[in-house]
Amino acid sequence: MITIKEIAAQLNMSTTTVSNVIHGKDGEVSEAKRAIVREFLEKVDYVPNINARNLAQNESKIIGVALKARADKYENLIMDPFVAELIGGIEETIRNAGYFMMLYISRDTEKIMRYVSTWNVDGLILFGMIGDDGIRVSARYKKPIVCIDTYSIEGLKHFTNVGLDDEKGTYEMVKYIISCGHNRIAFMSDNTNGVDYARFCGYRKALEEAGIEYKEEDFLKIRPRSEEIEESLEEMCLRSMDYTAVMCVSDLYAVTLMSALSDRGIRIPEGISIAGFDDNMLGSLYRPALTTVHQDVKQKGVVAAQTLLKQLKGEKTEHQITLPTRLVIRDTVTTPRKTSFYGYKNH
Amino acid sequence: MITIKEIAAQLNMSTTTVSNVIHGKDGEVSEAKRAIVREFLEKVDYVPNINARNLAQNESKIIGVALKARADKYENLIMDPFVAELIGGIEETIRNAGYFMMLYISRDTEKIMRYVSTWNVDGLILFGMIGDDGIRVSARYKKPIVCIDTYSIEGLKHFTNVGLDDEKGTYEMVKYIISCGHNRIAFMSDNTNGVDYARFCGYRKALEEAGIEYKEEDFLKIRPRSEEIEESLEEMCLRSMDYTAVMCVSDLYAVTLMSALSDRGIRIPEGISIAGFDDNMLGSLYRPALTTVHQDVKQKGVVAAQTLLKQLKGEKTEHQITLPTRLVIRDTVTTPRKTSFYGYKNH
DNA sequence: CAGCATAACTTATGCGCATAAGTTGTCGTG
DNA sequence: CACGACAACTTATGCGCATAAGTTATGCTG
Repeated sequence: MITIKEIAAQLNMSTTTVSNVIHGKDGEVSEAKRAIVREFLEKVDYVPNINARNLAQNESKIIGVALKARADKYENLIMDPFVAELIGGIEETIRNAGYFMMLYISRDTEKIMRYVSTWNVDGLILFGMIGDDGIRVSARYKKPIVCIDTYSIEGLKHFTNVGLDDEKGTYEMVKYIISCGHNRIAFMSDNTNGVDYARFCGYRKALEEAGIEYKEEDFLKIRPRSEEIEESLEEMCLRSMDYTAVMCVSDLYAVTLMSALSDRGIRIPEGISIAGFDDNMLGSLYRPALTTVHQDVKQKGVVAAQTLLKQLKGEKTEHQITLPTRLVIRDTVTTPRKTSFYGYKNH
Repeated sequence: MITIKEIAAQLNMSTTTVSNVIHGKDGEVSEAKRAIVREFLEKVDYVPNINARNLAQNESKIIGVALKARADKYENLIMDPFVAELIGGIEETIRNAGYFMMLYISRDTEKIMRYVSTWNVDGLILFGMIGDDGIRVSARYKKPIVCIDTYSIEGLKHFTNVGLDDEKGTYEMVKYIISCGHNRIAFMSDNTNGVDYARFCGYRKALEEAGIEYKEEDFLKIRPRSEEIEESLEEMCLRSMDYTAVMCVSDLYAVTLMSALSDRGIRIPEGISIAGFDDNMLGSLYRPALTTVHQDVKQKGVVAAQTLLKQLKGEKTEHQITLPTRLVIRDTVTTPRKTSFYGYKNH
């Protein structure tokens, strides 16, 4: 790779002159020389060494994207399409702004921050990372951080967050389900934190508002680890028979449940109504097509990146950005079956 | 961020000594000093400045991952789960080896190579990038490159490729379909290049071997752009009625087709048999569960990264690594219906 | 025409690190 | 006990770049 020094030597001028041309400081260089240098740069296809440039300028043009792996899901159930879409949105935005994206996937916040310091990234986008440990991060790390889908109170004090009105999303969906005539509605998720909890709250709120009592057993907790998934699914199917509808925390779980129910001879929505959340292709391609709550994941990535970029320019940004949610009514929620429907195993 | 120089000053020793401790050159530093430095490093949480290190050593510890966006697909039909899984495998492997991953998604090979030169990455993993333009790349770029799923003859001369026996995959699947009693089998894809072409060849080969004539119209070419998709799908459904089975080039298309057929009242596999390729969750969660050709996408990423890592260590690697493929027989392929099945629109 | 601003350059310096090349002092050996 | 070997350091240099500070030559002002 040719260096400025080399170019300067060949052109018999100083490195500063070459550097000035590269940086478009036209006032500093005569028309004539500028043309010569430009042409030469073109000819040799000069590309700056970013390490040197960053070292000299103390910036990096890198935006770190750290994903605290939904690691368990990686390992078994699947690869979330969520991640691909999110990254796609972030990368595109970052790239168009002349930055680069360095991806780091881990469960260990410590490690992530170490990597961040090492690379001296200009800013950070975190997904799924801000628990209590994330706070320590902020103390050490002075540069802009934007979080995605964080509900940590502590974290929100320090960082910008791009999220969703998760609560409202399920609230509206469950309200819709109720309006269809259901009053025995379960909620299915694998945990009670962050996003899942917010969605759960929306579910609770809708029930309450309709005067439907919530009992603890109405929370269907799936265990997605591959060793247990079959057993867990069996239990989910069995327990969901006590309900006329299930509000699932994600499209993935909605479709997983539908598959399992279908395998046991339960028809949807005749046998039971199912609603999802996310609106990814899993639900849109399934038949019957999934009734779900839409969110624009790519947009989430884009907004997160844009927000960070603004902060890098020193602009003020809102502290919490909440993207809208929208009901997508398709075919998996209808009026409830008249009689309850035990004993599907004999089917 | 504290520097070596600063540490050396505070400890009243030379930077070389500190540097030696950092690099574990134990022979160069006395036991006593070593302990002092170690402790101090720990205390101040020293983290090296990678830009400086890279500049000094002329390496980067970065592996560039360039995806030539299946850009049109991004825009409409989907986000391929393929990408997420691939990246997951690559990132994990790279990270465990102490490297970092820089992601770059673009359609412009020129831009990608420019970025590569700029960052002076130690090696490159390319996905979907090696067309004719990719060759120019190799001329300029002297470091190891590993491609994924490349079929470019020119490209293969220069780079290692990690791929799949795509041809064998469809060959075996179509053979299986034929063994079920089908003899009117269509092939569905959106293009005739690379991977898709290889899969197509397998299909042709199986037909030929069974003495089934192939006509050009047996190639069902779907147009996945969002403006056309509905119209295209309508055509696909119509045309597929001339067949008793459709071999789809991917699970995505298989499931898309099944959805569309289902919407038109065609039952699967009773009305028509469908086979896919990839074995992702789209097909495994759909009901009826998709009969498909399995490939381990994450493993593909892992192997690509491992191969590159080996090359970085100077080890020789095979020039072409072909991962195995496996038939996954589920529920969408059975013996064909007895009569052909026109006029589904009246259904 | 002295004095000074300015255009158009060059030289010098430092970013943080790695490392080659020096400088001590100590010890063992013949 | 002289000398080389070696341990345990330090000093000096350079990676490629950006840039502050210096140097000319030229033109303009009063």
